[in-house]
Amino acid sequence: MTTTLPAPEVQDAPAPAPARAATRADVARAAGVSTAVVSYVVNEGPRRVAPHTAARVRAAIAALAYSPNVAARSLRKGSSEMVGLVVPDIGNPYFAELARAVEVAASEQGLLVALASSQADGDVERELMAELSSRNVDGLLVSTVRPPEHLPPPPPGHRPTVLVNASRPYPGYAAIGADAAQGAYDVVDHLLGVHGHTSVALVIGASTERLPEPREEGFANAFAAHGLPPGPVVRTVFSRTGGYEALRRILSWRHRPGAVFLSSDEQASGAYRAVREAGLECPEDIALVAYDGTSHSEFSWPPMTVSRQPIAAMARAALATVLGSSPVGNHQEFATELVVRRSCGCP
Amino acid sequence: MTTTLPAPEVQDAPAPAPARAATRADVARAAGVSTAVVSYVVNEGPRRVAPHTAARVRAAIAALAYSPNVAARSLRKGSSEMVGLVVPDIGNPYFAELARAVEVAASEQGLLVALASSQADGDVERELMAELSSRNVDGLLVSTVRPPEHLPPPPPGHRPTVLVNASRPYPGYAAIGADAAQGAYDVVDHLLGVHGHTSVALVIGASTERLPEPREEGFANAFAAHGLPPGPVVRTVFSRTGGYEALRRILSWRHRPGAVFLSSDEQASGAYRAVREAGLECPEDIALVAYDGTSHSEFSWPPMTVSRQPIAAMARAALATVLGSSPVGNHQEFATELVVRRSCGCP
DNA sequence: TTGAAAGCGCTAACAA
DNA sequence: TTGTTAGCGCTTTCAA
Repeated sequence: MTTTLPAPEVQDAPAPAPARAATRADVARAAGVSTAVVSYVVNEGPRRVAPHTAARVRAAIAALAYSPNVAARSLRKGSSEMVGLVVPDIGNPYFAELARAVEVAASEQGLLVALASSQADGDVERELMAELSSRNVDGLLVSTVRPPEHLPPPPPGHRPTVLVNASRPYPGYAAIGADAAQGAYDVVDHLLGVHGHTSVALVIGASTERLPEPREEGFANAFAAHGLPPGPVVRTVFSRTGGYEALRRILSWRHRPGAVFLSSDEQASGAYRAVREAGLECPEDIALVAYDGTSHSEFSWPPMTVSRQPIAAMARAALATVLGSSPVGNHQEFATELVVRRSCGCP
Repeated sequence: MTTTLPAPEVQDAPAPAPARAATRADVARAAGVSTAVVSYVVNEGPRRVAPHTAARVRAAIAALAYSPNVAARSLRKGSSEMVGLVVPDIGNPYFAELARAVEVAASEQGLLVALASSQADGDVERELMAELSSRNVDGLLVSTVRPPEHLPPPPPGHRPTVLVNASRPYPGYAAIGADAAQGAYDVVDHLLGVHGHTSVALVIGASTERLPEPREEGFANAFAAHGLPPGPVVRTVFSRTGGYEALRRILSWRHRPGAVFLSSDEQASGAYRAVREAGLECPEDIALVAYDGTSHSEFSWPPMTVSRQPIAAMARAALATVLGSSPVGNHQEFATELVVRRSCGCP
């Protein structure tokens, strides 16, 4: 301990810092006004305050370093001024970028973001949603790991919820996502059409669902459009390691595909490493393209050709949707953008 | 308004769904007890309740789907069961990993994490700290962008705060960080001692401080230990682009250094790209090493030699410190680990 | 233009 | 073991 405690009973000593924060009553007293006036000044309404009075109040606020107690305001107004965000893993660059976008959009509205990771576990996700809801978040954004058939409709009393990163509709929920089928189609079509590949593998997560994943669908559609049989599909986890293992597998095949479509930036990161480790060059020996297109993909070598999700726009829309309590059961789909860089073979 | 108000005086009509959430008073009425008893049951204390009474209360809670109002509890108790985390940018892989570690540690204690990004702006950071504090977070973890001389002591009433990612003491604050000077020393010493480099450049952020940055200090010390004059220092922003620009600059020098020490993984990511783009190979043409060592560094090619921060351990310690209201003004320093991979020239 | 005061829902000290 | 009640700090209606 290098600091010394102030002597407790000495009244005339320079005032020791008060143990508690200044309240609106302290400010009112210091400014010689009522607490209502302080409120009017702080909130710039709902009543007008004479400029001179307002100045006095502001001076008192500054002098006391007063800052309103959000918990009290939240109780009084019945809103927590907070949105909840549930993602599978904040360490994944896609979700990190999503979190940043949500945070930026939220802070523009004076809202805080409560962040929770489901660890890609549906049960954890459910608990987290209930927990956040009971905290009266003004809105709940969830990137669910559960397929529609495993996501029960929101229980009564749940806060307004919107599913983000949802590439298809979820009955009973508002959902927002990129058009992943089209995104997958675009980037695979580029490989097939522009570069003349005939064999492209897909690396994607394990299928836990009845319906085909949209990226898988777009992948297959691109082949169909070119009159080709669909390429092989490798299922693995959505992680760097997953992408790494998948490529190791693919590179060991007798007939190695000319290109691979990675269904996420994170998998692509692992894939690059496996290719390099095998002493191969991208795109000369094998072309790599991906879905997501976070800033990560721009800094791999060679820079990665991707279908990019409009993360910022989707985050903004998600927030607007959940705060405006839009009709449930609809699905807002955002177009992806084909970003051609070098990993596909383009110069 | 689609709901109809209950007819006020009709006692026997089937109760229409209440327009508002049930409160503790509703539960008390339904169970025929006082609100205090409901509190005791909900919180399992601080007074004992007769089993039979408790059962009645629990039945009423279930029947009314009552869930406590967190804002009210938070106001009353001065605690929100939430910790605040302020980082410069959640999109940076280091902070994403830190956020994940904090979130994991917090959820083990039943705490939620409120996340806020300062955008590397000291004023925003200050506001965010005040905002989070006024929400009665139980603890505040801040990765400050301000040097000690620009970080005023916590104002009265501020919640317990600990600075994370702090590589030196901050007067008036508890601070936790890795021993960056030693980490920098280790990795530069490896370059100098094992690989026989004589010229190593440092890429680091702009210096806004009086004291030398610890990484810069460690960098210089390593040269001194080898009887060498310190290498050149390039100051840029802490971002991928910063690292990219810095390497472009370095590669244009007449006497190109044999190796570069990047002071963060993020800068290293940009650096790799600049090296590749120049048609150079790492480590043959120029060796690259970095500080931070997030999982990112493992998946670059070649895999990056780094001094790795023990992020999970530091996050856990930060939470323990802030919740235990440890003495201020101390500095917990964690050792980094030299992780030798390939970018330094090791096989 | 300003002030007084009634709660928002909850906890816990105090009383019974 | 249970009930009564005084606030926590704030917003806002109502009165002056």
